[in-house]
Amino acid sequence: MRLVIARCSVDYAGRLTAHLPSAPRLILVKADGSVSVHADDRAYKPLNWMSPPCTLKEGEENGTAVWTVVNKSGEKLIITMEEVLHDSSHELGVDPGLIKDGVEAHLQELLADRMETLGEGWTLIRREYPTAIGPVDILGRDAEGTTVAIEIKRRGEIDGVEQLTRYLELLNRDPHLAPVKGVFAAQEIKPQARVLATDRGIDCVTLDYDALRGIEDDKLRLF
Amino acid sequence: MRLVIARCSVDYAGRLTAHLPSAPRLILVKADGSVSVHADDRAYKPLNWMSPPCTLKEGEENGTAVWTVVNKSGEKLIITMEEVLHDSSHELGVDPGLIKDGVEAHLQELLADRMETLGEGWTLIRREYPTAIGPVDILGRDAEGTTVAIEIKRRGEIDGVEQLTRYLELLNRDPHLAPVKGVFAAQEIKPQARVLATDRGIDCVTLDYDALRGIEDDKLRLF
DNA sequence: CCTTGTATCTCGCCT
DNA sequence: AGGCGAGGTACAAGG
Repeated sequence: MRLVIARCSVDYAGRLTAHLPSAPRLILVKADGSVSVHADDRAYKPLNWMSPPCTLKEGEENGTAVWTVVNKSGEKLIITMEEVLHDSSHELGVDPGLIKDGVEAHLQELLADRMETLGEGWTLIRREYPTAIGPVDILGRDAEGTTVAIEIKRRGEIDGVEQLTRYLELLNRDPHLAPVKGVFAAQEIKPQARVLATDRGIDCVTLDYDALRGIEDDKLRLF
Repeated sequence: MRLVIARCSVDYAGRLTAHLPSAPRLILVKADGSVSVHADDRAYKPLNWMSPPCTLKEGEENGTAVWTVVNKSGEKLIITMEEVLHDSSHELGVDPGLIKDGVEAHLQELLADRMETLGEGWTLIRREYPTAIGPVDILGRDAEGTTVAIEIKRRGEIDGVEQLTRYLELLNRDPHLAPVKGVFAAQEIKPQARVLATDRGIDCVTLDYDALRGIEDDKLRLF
């Protein structure tokens, strides 16, 4: 990783056109060849950047360093450095990576494994059931054998209800599946989402992540 | 801006729980108090971060530095530094900021100015036409005098079609406007969005930004 | 202070 | 490679 602090101006031409007037900034060159330009605020977002794969060419024009970063699709980032205030390189190696817990994918796994938390006798047909407009999180059956489409969110908002509604409309056109009822499952469901879901005959279920995981742990302990 | 290269492990507890095993990384502390942790790849996204406003407390435990970053809502980022390899600070000042070109707002201006690109005899009623559920990008009339609601996106996806559908439903309740037809205009329209729009009787138009801008330039040249 | 909508969104997964 | 959904989305603008 190379850290450069320099007074620079930056031009980007690619998905849009953007320009940064001259000012002191941090320029970050990473081992994968990516380049980003940071101001002294905002933790997350660089002012400008080029994602890998891309190539960096360090040139010079009238005594000022000019870096040109180009990627596959022809996007271009040009950094003109009027004054370099710091320049250091550091060997970091490959990062072991982030371990996450509590995201939607995990909720889906847990719930698919414990369909009975939704109701006695409920069973799984499959996760990520494919449709023309995208995969349904979980397709299952209730105790009476009625098909159920389940949409899972960490936070249940109106968009999620709209999404499930579209799936239900489509699934109910399939005579092999119809009638299909809907369940909107989330760790937290916003009141507006609950109202809309209820209005459309969709059941709302609040998921207890810790409880689901606890059940899972209990299961593992049996083996 | 403070740059620290250190072998560290990181724990985040907030909207989710995440852990980073010990490895050498860049820790960036910015003037606004924000903190981010970067690995030696990916230009854009830090491995972990805390957005401002937040407070950094530099502590120590058994001779190793432990930084605790907390924000308003109680989210916590804990950085344990086993070995500090570099530590430098730099005064950057306030950044003049990025100047952009070619985003949705610009497309809207251009299209409003050149309604005839949608069809001969099409005219503008107004941009950002206000409704109870938000402003319609462009309200206009076609050659027959039929009211048209136009939703503009840079990239046209399903959400945009849903949005336009809601507007159309509302606008069609107004007897002064009804019937109102819909046009979904974007530089690029995703197939699924196109299918949904077509199914709902909404026309899709692909916008050529450069052509629109070119026309605009031609217009300017006339004055 | 909230909500709403955009983003060079990034990222991962799956077709 | 392209499409699609999720994200600790982040972030700015507007009510």
